Amino acid sequence: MEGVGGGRVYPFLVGEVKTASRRGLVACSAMSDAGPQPSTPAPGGPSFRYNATLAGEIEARWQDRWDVEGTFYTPNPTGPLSEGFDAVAGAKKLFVMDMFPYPSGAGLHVGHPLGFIATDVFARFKRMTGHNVLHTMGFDAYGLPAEQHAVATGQHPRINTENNVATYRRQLRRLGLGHDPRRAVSTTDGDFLEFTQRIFLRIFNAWFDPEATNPLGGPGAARHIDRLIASFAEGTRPTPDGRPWSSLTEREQRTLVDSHRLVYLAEVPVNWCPGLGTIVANEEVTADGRSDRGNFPVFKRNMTQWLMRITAYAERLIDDLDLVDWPEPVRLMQRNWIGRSLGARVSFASTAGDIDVFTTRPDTLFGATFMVLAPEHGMVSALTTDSWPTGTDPRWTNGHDTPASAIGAYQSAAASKSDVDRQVETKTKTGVFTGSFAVNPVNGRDVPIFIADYVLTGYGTGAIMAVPSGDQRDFEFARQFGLPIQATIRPPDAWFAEHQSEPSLDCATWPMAYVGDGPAVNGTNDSLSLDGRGKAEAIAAMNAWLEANGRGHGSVQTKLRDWLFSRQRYWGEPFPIVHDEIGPIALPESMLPVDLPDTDQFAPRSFDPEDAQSEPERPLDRLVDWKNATLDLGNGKGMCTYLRETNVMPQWAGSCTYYLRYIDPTLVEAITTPENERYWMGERGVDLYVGGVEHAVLHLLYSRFWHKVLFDLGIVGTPEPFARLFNQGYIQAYAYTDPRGMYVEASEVEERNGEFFHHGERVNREYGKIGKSLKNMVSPDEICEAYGADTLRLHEMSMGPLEQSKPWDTRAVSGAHRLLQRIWRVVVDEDSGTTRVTDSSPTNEDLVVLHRTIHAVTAAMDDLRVNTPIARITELTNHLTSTYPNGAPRGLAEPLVLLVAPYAPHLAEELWSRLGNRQSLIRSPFPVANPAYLVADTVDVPVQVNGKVRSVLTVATGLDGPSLEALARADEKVASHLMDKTVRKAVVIPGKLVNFVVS
RNA sequence: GCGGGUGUGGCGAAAUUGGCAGACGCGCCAGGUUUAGGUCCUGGUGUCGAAAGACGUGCAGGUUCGAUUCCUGUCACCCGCACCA
Repeated sequence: MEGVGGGRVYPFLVGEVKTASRRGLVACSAMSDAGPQPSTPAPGGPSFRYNATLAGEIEARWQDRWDVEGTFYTPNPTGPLSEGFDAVAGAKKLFVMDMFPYPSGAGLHVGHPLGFIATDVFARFKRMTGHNVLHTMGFDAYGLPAEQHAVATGQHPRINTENNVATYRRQLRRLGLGHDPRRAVSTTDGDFLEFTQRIFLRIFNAWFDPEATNPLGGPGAARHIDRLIASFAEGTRPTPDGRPWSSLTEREQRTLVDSHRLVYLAEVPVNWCPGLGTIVANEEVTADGRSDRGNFPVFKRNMTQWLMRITAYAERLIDDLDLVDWPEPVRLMQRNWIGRSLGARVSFASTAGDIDVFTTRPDTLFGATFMVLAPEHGMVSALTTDSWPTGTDPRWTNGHDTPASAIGAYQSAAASKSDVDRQVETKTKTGVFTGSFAVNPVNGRDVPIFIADYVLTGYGTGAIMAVPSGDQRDFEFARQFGLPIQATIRPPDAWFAEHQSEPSLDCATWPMAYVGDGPAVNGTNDSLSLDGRGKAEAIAAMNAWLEANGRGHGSVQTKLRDWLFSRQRYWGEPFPIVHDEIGPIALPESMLPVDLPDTDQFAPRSFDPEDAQSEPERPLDRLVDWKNATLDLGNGKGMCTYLRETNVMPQWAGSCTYYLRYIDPTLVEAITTPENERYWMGERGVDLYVGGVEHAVLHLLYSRFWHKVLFDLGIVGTPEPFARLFNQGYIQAYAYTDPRGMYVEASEVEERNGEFFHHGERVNREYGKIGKSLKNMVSPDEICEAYGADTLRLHEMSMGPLEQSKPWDTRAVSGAHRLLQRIWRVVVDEDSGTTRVTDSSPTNEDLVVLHRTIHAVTAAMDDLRVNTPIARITELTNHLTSTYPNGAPRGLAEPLVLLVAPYAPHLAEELWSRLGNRQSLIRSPFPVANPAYLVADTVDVPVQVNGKVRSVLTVATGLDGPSLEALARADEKVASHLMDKTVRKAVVIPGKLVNFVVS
């Protein structure tokens, strides 16, 4: 596709470059500097034409009025925001949300508001159809860019953030979005911080009890940690070593309890970058294992981090996807991310103890001829022998004299490799022998134990049983290292034929591993025989055997890992946690919020870039007075000295439950007011959540997880936070690179004969996201300046289906502007400025057009098909302006104004007021289509001969088939095509079509 | 490699879901208004063809009276994940 070639391109126009001295040149490079030209009329033009100046004046006036009158204040059932609720108590509630933005320093570009405008159009339509609509906008204002800006400039991130938020608020207000400003929260607000920390504490003070029944009736639920402690104290739950709870030391008790919490400390593999002093994400690590920023080495190593036990909810996070109305691709992505697979755990005995593996194919255990551990696996050092066993294959040693040296070298090589590098698919597998063997439990054979980086520490147990005949990676590894390959399944002859080889059970002749189904072979020991059985049956039999012999059991494995929740940064929510000499202690909620302490040193401490063993020092570590806190935690110990937790929360924390904050933005000392929460969340949660698909997994999974914990704890009443999700597409734009590959300012590029030039230099055109980095930024401000916010809104909605990505083209905006000009002229005489609607009655034809438009607009709204209604409104407008060039009947003008109101609210308010209405039209009833006008008297029926349209008949609606066929045969054009031919079949669908099949 | 998505005029797109392909808009062309350019208004505009007509929804097949729509294969592009056992 991408057939945008050869054409004209935003933001330049094709054609010769005219002199810049003339005014209003659009087709010239002058617009590059000035942006789109305002549609200001030349002196002498109509004084009351709808143009940028008039639109700007109207928009500012109505925005002020909406603010003053609190037009978009949405009442709660109870509490401080409940004024006016009685008036809407009978209405249906509707909670419409956008994914709130991170306020970046660059401000909004025209792509950002696409979803915001769509939800606003939807919300306004719903208000006009009698709903009590909650719609507002918040800011996800903690985050790395603000911190990096602070590091670079020395300016506190709060200042930078507040400036950015102010810019966003101004830009969003200019768009006329109908948000309740009282609810427009920022995650960095003191109250919001307290809210986030309070939820954290509830999660911290909870554990997942697999025995409990959750509110949906299923197994497993979060419970307050006190109930765990009580069950230990009562003896209903045994301690790990069986001693009574009361005889455990405080340290033992706390360690035991902490190990059950939903938030816990653990050693996890991370990308440690000493040069930056922080842990970096995979995507921040370059292919050669260095940091994106600064180009420092990055080391993979284990480090103690805070984790959230999201894996406890894996089953429910998959199952409850059935409860939500979400795009299927997103649900699929979540299922794949969680990655539930059925299989078995199997224990292999070794000199260092049992090695547990997870396998999805326990039926192939007889073919497990070696084992592979991830290089980081905890048992590697215990398995590494002092010397190579006699007769060790030289390929297994990597040329080292001792296993220790070979293993050490391999481990450090793997650690210095980035994940990206490690995951590059290569033909040659690498690995090294540990010197140890394990026992295959099912046949008693000794199998050598290797380490190799194709086994990942993060999935399963970090160790695998290798079945080279049934797994391609194991197969390649076995070939590489000369390991035995034994068939466990007889592949069908067709498989051999497909790979040009002879059927055989001797795997030496196999071209590759066989991963399909088939009868088991070589699968017999003293107490088990799988031979001849199919996959499912063999798995069941093997799982039963493992269980009976204490060597394993059937098991479910997920790819999902627990959520790494700590960041070694400054600009984030501090943990409401302190530490004593034993471990972490939660602060009581009465001590919230724990404010972020002030400092002017925002960067974490950096280290010698090569010092892999250095430990991170966080910005908050430096604030010694803050870190050392003497507090009375109310636990009976009185004033004690503690160390505050100095990690901060990840940016996701603030976005997990912000919808609850929208509901009760002023609430303190509680998470929700139950009556408000039940009202707005209803049975199924937020009614509509609109945002980009880039959040399909992480944000939406974390948010669902927190919500489910709160659900189990009785704080919220719905199992899922978001009933309906809609992914809007991206608006993209062209970008240009010079011969060195550097981006050049897109607004300075000219097109000549299909080629592109920047200051005379030939440049290359690319297509991508709008933004500073591609130097193709277009801000909504400049479009508002040139045309007005209503035009921008209308244009963005008309660009195409909301869910589709599409390119920005500033020139195309004028179409929306012209439509608004025509709508304006329907009501207002642009010379005199007077209202010019008439009291004459609309004709029947007028009403047919009107009511079809109403029907089309109404029918499209619920599905957020926001683009096609504009085409129908355009048709109605064009009908009115051509039929009534001097003013349309009021009975047509008024509904037209109401129809366009969700899209162009300022213009609609202005016209509505000029039509004599005192009240804002925000809650005026949306026009309702009269079915009588939707059915026409006559209908056009195409007549085909052999599937080709030869004529179109206009016939009475409801004309029966035989009459229709007779009319069609009688039609001159049709008859000429039927001449000399035999009609073999006539397909007649009354009201639709006639098709004659002839030969 | 796996998973998901998208391919329709010069461009953004529409097609009531199997029934007139290209609504509506941008751009372009012509005309009008205007001192002039722009704005604004009117008309035209899928391709080939003088016309009749033929062709046309990435490509190749199939099902059907009839396919942008359903099926099979294939190509291109985009997004996500990736040695996941």
